[in-house]
Amino acid sequence: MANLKDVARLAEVDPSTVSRVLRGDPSQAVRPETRERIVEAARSLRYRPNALARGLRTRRTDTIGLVMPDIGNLGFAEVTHGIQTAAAQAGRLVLLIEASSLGDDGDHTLDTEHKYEQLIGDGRVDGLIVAFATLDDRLVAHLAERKIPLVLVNRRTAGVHGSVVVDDERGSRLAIQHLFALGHARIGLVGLAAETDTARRREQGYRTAMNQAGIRVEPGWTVAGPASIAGGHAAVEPILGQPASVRPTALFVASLLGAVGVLGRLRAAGLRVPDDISVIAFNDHELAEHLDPPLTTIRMPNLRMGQEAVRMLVSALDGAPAGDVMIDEEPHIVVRRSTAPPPSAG
Amino acid sequence: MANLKDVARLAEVDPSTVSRVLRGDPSQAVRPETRERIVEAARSLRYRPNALARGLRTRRTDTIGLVMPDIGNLGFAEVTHGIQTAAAQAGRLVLLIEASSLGDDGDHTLDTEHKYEQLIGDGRVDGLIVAFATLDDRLVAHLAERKIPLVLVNRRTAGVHGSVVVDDERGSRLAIQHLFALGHARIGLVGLAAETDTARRREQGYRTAMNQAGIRVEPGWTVAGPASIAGGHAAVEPILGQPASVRPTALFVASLLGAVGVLGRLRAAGLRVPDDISVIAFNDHELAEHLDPPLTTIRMPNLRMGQEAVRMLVSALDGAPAGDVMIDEEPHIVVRRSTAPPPSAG
DNA sequence: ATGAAAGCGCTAACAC
DNA sequence: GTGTTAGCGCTTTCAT
Repeated sequence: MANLKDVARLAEVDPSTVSRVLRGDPSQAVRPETRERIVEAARSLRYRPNALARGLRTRRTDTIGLVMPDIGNLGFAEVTHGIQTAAAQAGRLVLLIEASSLGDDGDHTLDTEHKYEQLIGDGRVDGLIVAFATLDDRLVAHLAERKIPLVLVNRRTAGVHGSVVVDDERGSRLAIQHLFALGHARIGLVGLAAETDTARRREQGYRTAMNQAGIRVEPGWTVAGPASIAGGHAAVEPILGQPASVRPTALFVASLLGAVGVLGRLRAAGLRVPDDISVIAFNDHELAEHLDPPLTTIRMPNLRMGQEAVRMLVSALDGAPAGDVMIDEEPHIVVRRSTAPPPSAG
Repeated sequence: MANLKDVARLAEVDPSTVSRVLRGDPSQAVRPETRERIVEAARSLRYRPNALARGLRTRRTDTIGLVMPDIGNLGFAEVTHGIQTAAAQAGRLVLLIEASSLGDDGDHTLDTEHKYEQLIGDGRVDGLIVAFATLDDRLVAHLAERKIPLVLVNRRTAGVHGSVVVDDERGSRLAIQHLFALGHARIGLVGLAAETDTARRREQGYRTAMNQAGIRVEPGWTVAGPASIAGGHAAVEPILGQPASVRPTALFVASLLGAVGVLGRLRAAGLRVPDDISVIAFNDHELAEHLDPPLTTIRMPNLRMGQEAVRMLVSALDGAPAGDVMIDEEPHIVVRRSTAPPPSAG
């Protein structure tokens, strides 16, 4: 691999001149003829600046750390893709950090907080994008205190600035309003079990919509579980125990994967969706079309959320003050076949 | 951030001694007392070696580049997860390179091959794991020529050593044998459109099983399409045109996502699965359970494939000759509800 | 308009 | 058993 010195020798100039030319350094002018000789030499040697040496010198790696609980989770695909493309566009590379892999590396002398500090302390990344409710609030706060450039995606944490969320509350209201329009009044919520701001905002949207319609939310109507198939499966259980006359006629599930589990559990209980009970999910995916039955969903601007996270982190690295952004692109309902008028209305 | 010099000063020793102690350098013995002073100093300063400086010096980054067409694709989740966990265990970080992001970064002066060389030429990664049929064969061969440490996942390429695959042929045979056991004889194949070794091996398993059963594969029985919902949807089209008396009574789809598309298209055509036609897919996922109908699949050891890829790359970096491995863990059939005896047998 | 020189933080060969 | 030294490849003052 050719280095700067090789190029300089071939072009018969000083390495520093090569550096200036190749970086397009604006401060110093360079004779066109010299420039051309340098560019040609670099090309013929297939020269590529060594990222490590450059990073060591400039203290920038042009690399973003992406912390996620689980790549491969349906719900994250779109956001990840947005982050990836925006990072590429901004000339940044993405270092993948599956959060779970931090937990069990056998190094018990270091606590979890310390591990995240390592990531950035090693100097491999310029900043972190922390997606979804991976870290608990105290940990996030800790990172923020240490001035680690940080953008939270799909969540907020008290006292930490630099976050991107979608309008969860609005998305939830949209779901409930769809159910109202179909004639439902006893609407249940399968919420997110996590103690996060996002979980609260989705629940809040549900409660606001119900209140505005003058409907009192009965305690038995709301349950919660992890955003996974198994989570939805288990969470909906208490609702099945209730007599059909008081039990919700429709369920709003705060996660797509959770809704898949809910659908499965309802089917196992012999309930037909949507004839006996309607189901609508927060977040959309192409596969929702192919579930049994095809699932009505709320489509959120998740791609934009991912892109915006990168934009924010990059500008934070350039010294801009970190903001808290809500992507205000309108959520859309995708009506499929899991929602219908309540049985009593038939 | 404390550096080596800071630690040395505090421990009142030379930086090189600190380096030796902290790396656990076996060549040189160190007095226990000194060692303790150093370790204590490092701990109290929260010292972390700078990865860039170390990498510049040692010419190793302990980072693996993961090249994929599309994170977030269901079919890749398990493999990605295997790679991620194995990498973490081996003390390696993973740099994510979505293959598509290389295509459109506006830098048209460089051809695609050149871009991959850059990745490694920059010195950011020690080697590459290239997963799925992203790059065409010439490009892969080109990378291999340049001696870039490389492991191919889920594909092979003539002349390139260093690959991990599962036993696609065996998996395919298992699928066909399941259909035989149900009484099917006219079995169709919805293959992979890609010109890859993997596509051929899956088809080969199908043909071998058919031959062994003494069944001649009619030309109209085999179609192919991309491994996506839309791909499966479109690919199955020609089969729908055939009269029920000659058309396959069962379809083996060589990808999970493709099978979802096939299921959708069959339903749209008014065909009931499995009553009118059976469908079985290569590769499994939790969600297959929740499709309409629940999809019978062949479960391959994809997690192992991902882990093995890391193991191979790491040992290749240590100078071991690159091998071509087939994970020989037995594939399993997951019988759900998309397969049943053929209509004529009823 | 270009060159000289120092140094980012670390490791490794060698000296004592 | 520990210190000295050189240098990985680059950027960035400061000279000229």
